[in-house]
Amino acid sequence: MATIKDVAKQAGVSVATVSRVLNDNGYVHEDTRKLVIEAIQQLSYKPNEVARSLFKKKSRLIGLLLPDIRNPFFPELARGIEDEIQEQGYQLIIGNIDEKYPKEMDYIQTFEQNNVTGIITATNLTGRSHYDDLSSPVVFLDRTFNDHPSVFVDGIEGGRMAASELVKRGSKRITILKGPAQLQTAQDRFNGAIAELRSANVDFSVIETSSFSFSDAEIWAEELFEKYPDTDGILASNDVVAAAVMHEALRLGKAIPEDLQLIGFDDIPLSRLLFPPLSTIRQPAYDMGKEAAKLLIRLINKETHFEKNIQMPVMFIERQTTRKVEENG
Amino acid sequence: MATIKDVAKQAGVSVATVSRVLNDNGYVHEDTRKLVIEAIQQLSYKPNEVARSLFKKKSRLIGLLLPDIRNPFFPELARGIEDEIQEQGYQLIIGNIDEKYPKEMDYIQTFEQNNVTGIITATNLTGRSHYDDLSSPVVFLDRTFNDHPSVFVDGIEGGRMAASELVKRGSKRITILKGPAQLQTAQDRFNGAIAELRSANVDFSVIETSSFSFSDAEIWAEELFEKYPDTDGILASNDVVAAAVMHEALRLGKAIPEDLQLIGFDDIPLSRLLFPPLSTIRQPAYDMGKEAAKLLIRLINKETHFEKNIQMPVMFIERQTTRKVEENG
DNA sequence: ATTAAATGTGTAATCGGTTACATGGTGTGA
DNA sequence: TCACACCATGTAACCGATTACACATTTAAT
Repeated sequence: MATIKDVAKQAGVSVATVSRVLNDNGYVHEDTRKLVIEAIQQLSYKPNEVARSLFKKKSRLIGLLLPDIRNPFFPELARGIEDEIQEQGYQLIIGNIDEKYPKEMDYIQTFEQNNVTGIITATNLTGRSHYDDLSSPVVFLDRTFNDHPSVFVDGIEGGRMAASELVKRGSKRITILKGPAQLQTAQDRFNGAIAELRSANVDFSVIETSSFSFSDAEIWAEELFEKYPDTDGILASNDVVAAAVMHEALRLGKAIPEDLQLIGFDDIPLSRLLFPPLSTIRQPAYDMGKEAAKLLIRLINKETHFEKNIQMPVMFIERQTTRKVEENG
Repeated sequence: MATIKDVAKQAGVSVATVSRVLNDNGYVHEDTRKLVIEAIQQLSYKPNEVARSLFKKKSRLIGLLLPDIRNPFFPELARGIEDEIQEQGYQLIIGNIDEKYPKEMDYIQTFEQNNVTGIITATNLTGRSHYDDLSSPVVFLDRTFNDHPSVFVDGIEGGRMAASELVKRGSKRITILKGPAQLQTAQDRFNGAIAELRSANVDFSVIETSSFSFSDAEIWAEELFEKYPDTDGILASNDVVAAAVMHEALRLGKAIPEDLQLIGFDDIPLSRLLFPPLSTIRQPAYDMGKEAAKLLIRLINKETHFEKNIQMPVMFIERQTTRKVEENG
């Protein structure tokens, strides 16, 4: 790999001049600039980002922490972030926590040690505060944490909406899968849902779950139908769990949506492809990623006067695990 | 952030001694070591990986290139890699190509500029050779490229196996979804399948596809049933495509597996959760990731005498989109 | 014509580590 | 007692960039 010295020698100038050309900084004579650019091309020189980062104490890297890359919701977030930051010349490092939260600390440390310019995290457990004394800006995505910058949806409203749609379509004995207790977002959905059900005076039961993972979801699904075989409406904590529940329901011979209605949460790509296609509360994951990235870049650039807590809309996506509202309205 | 100098001052020694403690190198008196370790803890000092990497020309980062993180097969690979390399103290940087292959070059450059210690790639298009003059070792995963180190499955055998299972279970008019032409793996599956069908003297048609993405998959699915409405057996290029096909088939009221059998490829986590659960040819993604990581680490450590091209087994996973073999045997 | 401001370029310090080399003390065998 | 290996530690060069500062040369303003 050619270094800046090689380029300087080749162009017959000093390294400072090469650096000026590279960074479009200070004064460089047009003729000199041409010489340098030619030398750069001849040697196909690429600046060493490590050296650059050492001096500047900033890299072009942005760190992203995800709870579980196997849950399709999170890659979708990542894609939004990626598209946004690449336009600005940044690069994404993804750290997968795998729902093992001690890993979170390790990744944060690695990010810091590698001078990341900013961090976007979708992993913070409620009540933890190891993000407080970081030198780089942090954006919380799909999470909120004190008054830190964040991009999120209104989970309470989402839960309420799901419950309301289910009730509107005639479910009488609803079962809620309550997501992991440590996750504020999951609790918000849950609280929104039960508030709605109580005010509508509808009977409901609750199944507690402790993760969003594919492999665990099947267990909750089985438990659900053992405990509440006559449930006629289910609010799943997310689409992955909903897929597992639907699978189990069909296996047991239940008719969806006639005997049993089901609403998920997230609207991951596969939800459309399930059969019947899953009705769900959509979180605009890709756009949330984009917004988080924009927010982070503003923080990095030390801009002022912009909204630091961005709430994105949830939306009921009516597919075929819920009945038509006219039928029962 | 405390630096090595701060630690040295605190402990009353030189930076060289601190470095020796840090790296467990050279001679350090036991008493001195204790002093240094104490200073490190007091200042909660973490070495700056950037500075380290600049001097050593090696970081603790390993780069991973994926064609599309939204396809659940790839996160699964990533998880396998991650688990393996983290034990060795490495960190994963994921670059998502999003099936936009010029991005591949950009990421490779970023990886090089950041001194990654090694690269694992699942993205290489056939015939490209921009991996030849890299300074870091490269492992091809789910791909092969000349005689470069690689971890892959026998796609030809996989295609053959899928076709054979379908025929064995009585499909007579088979349609094959042929994956992207540039992807050797997809072509291998295709070639294996048609070889098997020809030798079994079974009639088949082909639908050409150009990506593995969720959003495109639905289009191929529609096209398939328009062109070949009476097909009774489908070989999908992967599980995502299979999910889309199944969805469309059920929408059209076809009975699966009675009227139509379907076999996917990959065995992604969701395949089990589809209804009916998808029969598929399993690629052991997690283990492939692990093997690729092990292979890369061997290359990094310049070990010798180990297998550089690792072929992993494919396996037919019989679920419920195929009939029982006894019924038709 | 005189001087200040603007332009162009190079030298060297710096970022935070690692390590080659120098130096000095201690232990051991001849 | 001498020589030499071993131990312990420090000084300084180095990795490859950026940039403060110095200096020289133009250009513009008075």
